[in-house]
Amino acid sequence: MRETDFVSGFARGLKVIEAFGETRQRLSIAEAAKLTELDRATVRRSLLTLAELGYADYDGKFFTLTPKILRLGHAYLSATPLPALLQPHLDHLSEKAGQSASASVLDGTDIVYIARASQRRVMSINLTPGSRLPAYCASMGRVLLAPLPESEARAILARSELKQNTPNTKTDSDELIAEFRRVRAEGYAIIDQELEIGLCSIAVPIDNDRGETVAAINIGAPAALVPAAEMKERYLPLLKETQAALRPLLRR
Amino acid sequence: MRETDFVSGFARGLKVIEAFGETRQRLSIAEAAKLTELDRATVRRSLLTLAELGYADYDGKFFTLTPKILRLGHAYLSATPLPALLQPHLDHLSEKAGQSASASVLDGTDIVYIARASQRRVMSINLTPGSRLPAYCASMGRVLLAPLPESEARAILARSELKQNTPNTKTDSDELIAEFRRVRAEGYAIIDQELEIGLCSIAVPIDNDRGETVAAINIGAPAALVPAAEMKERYLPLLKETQAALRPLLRR
DNA sequence: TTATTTTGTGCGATATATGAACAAATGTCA
DNA sequence: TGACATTTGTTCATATATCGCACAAAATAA
Repeated sequence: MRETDFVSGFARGLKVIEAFGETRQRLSIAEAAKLTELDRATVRRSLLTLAELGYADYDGKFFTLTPKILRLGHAYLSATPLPALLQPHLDHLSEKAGQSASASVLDGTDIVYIARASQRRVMSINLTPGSRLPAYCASMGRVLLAPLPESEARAILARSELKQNTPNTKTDSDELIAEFRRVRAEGYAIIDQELEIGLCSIAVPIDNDRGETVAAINIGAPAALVPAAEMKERYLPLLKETQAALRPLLRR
Repeated sequence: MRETDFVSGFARGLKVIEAFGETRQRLSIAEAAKLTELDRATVRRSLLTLAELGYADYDGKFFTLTPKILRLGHAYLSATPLPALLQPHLDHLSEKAGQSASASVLDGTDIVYIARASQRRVMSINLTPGSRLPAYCASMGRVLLAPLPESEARAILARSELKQNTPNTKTDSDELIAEFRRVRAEGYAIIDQELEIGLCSIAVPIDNDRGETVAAINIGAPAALVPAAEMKERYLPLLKETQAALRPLLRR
């Protein structure tokens, strides 16, 4: 791609949108400039553009995103057949298991939820389509990283912030790579409170007919009710069933 | 705002993202140009920028959005306290009612789902945060339109495509305005299969402490199980309970 | 008050959009 | 099949718009 095939004003604007998040619902021009490391004048123009288009509100001091911004992500969710395809199967799975079921894909070092069927809340985190978790310590993340060539998996781990979320969290690259090998061989991943104390989950890959892993699905359960040791016998058959039901639908 | 406070390259890029959707997961440059009514050269630059940043894939012919695009909508969902605040209450509500419960806000002529707790699927449509429905024929839509000044409500209806989705759908502006008046007076809206045959729903507004309606919550149920006439006695008390529980939390 | 931070603006340097021209691919019809 | 017409993608020159700096004004803090 040539230099001039890149619209930097657009790229800068997207960076400004991403500056909003978590504890940053209201951003002043200066704050947004600091977060994005862009010039204040540039950030100001981007924010005013967002406001002019109705993607943001401006009270003269702070900018906040409006729900219109959801149109952008929704363009993906409705444009990609995967979420709509998975949803009914997740509903069914979730009901049979009596636990939350989710589907996600890989984006860099994170997994991104693309569909979810929740039974009551077990996690402290509020997960919705678009939510992100670090791949290295999530059951679906391990399933999505497992099929990658080792060099690529290592590169992703190297870019990941391998944080010790709980005493159980595996943070050693070699250990994780070995775990990926096991996941590849056995076809599932189990997480025992590595992300959050009290939460276990089990995931399997969803492959298309070429055998490429395109997504992962999982079931999460409170460790208090379902010890990690029981996750496999309780939920793996259900997950395999869903996996098998989805296979013929993924012709691509 | 001055002319030069507007970054048109950014605005054009956002328009290109929105061109993706529904049956448009794969767009060629020419298709995207037609949909956005922008110059082919301009669209090409925007799409290549998206690809360069990892928001889109390019196979040399077609562009498709990647899950990274969800970061943009997620910036809103995680930045705005409302979805996270509502979610546990929706879970509770959904469980008590044994039906799906949702929350939405208004964006132009549409309602946008910002949180949802689903029991088994009753609708043919797959609703997730970010999903949109026309406001005029949705229970939450009526609740969100009701508090607006009549002139504003009429303006929105005028911009809406008042489609006869089912034989029950109200499409007459005057009739809808009269219904808004009733909703304002009685504090709830009921939809009896106006969006889709077989689906009833009931909604109430969520106000902040200044009395401004900031969102709506609803319960949807299959008409076969719960006739519209029973929606009120069955679910209105539960909705009012949730509404009351939320009131002190919306200090803003 | 002064000091500090934040926001708004003018301007030259630089980057982008435009529309036409061309090349390549695709489709159409005899 | 081959010749022609269309559509699509790409490139280029130039008119135009944006960027980022420097400074001024305003707001905020000390």
